[in-house]
Amino acid sequence: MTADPEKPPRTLAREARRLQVIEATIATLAARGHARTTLTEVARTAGISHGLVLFHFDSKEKLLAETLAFLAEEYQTHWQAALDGAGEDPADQILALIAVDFAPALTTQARLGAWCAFWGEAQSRPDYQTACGEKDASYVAKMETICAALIRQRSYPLDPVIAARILRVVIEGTWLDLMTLHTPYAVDEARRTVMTALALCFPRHFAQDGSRLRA
Amino acid sequence: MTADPEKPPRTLAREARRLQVIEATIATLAARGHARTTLTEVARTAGISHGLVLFHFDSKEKLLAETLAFLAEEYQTHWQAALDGAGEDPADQILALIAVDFAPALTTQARLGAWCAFWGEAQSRPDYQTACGEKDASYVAKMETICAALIRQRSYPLDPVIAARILRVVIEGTWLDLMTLHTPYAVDEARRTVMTALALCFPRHFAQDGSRLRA
DNA sequence: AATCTGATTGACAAGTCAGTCAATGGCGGG
DNA sequence: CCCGCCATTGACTGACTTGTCAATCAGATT
Repeated sequence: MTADPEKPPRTLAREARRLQVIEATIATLAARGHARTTLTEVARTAGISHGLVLFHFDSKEKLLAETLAFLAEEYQTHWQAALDGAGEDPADQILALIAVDFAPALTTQARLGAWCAFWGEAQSRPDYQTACGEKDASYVAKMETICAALIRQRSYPLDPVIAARILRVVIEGTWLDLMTLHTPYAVDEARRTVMTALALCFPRHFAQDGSRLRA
Repeated sequence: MTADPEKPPRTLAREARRLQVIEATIATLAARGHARTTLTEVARTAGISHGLVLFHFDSKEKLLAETLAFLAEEYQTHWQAALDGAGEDPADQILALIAVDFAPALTTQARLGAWCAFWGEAQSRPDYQTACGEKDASYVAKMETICAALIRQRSYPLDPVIAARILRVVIEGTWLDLMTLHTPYAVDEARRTVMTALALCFPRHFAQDGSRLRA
């Protein structure tokens, strides 16, 4: 009789509590922005005292750093898993990557909001840049590899680095639109935008609706 | 003998001082991020007391709001001027718009950094969204009009709204890359990326290096 | 049951920051 | 030359925030 399904126990295992605080931090960042995120607010969201937050994370700095690392790792885990399930065909691989970017589980309002908050601060904080920079680099590298394979397959007159960059910024850009635009469009519009960009880059592989074309 | 070219007078005309404070705010936002921007820091950057900042702007909120409005208006003024000088040809017009986005005067490290800081907070602050949202809307509308004209000219199978969005997010995305990337690429790389996107959207108008193609 | 360990709380200290205000200073108009 | 007005300063306040710490509490072990 260890688990009580209704009420969580007052004391929680170390890792469980840390995870809960990180989730609360993500929610707070999204709701109030980086500038107005306070330990007290995070604690209130998690339903605990603010002393406990510091007990588990030592300082606000470290809490934010760990939250960013958590987000970066979560994202990397997901896209690598998607890639593993996509097989060898680069066309399948890139569709899998894009699918991850619009998977509702990862693309929550809260998670995108937290990303935004970190982005805004990253330019003035080298620690943030290095934190997510390394994981980001492997994503970019993979994207470039896939684009290079597609280009080789059907001889597009295109630089794989540039193509990969275009696709990435279109994905990121539509995310940002969804977060910051005065009157945002639907998620499906965002996906359609990315698919169109994909078709423009690789017209012999994809139609603008994202469907595959045979050789 | 009103103007002393060497030392600015201790007291400054209302508008001149306000402008100076706004510039200092932009610099501070870029250097320290939104979360760590304080009135004292802004005042120090401007070389005045922090009481004077509040004398001119009433509150920190208003200072930031006016700074954002200033940036939005400055940007709008520039792209509209560029458009006025570009003539009737939509191909010229879109090249002019892109040229503005990479004009060194506007695309300062400080200005991009300040934009970043505001972006990061915008998602959790409706006031920021409306502030730049309206000006942004006219930019988007103009972009869509131009894209529609290009599409009509040479019958591309493309949605003008989508095309305009792709071009905009590629521009914004390369900006963000320059600001936040761990190891950023050169501004020229950014321009090349945008030009490639342009050529992919309108291949009968533009080559990938940005040069014009004749009908 | 007694004890031990580690999670948890809440009161507190120290520092910071936005905003206030009375006093000062310089500039232009009379 | 004097006066009034507005810009300017810098000390001050009150609120808030981060971080500390001693006391408490729950659960596991013996």
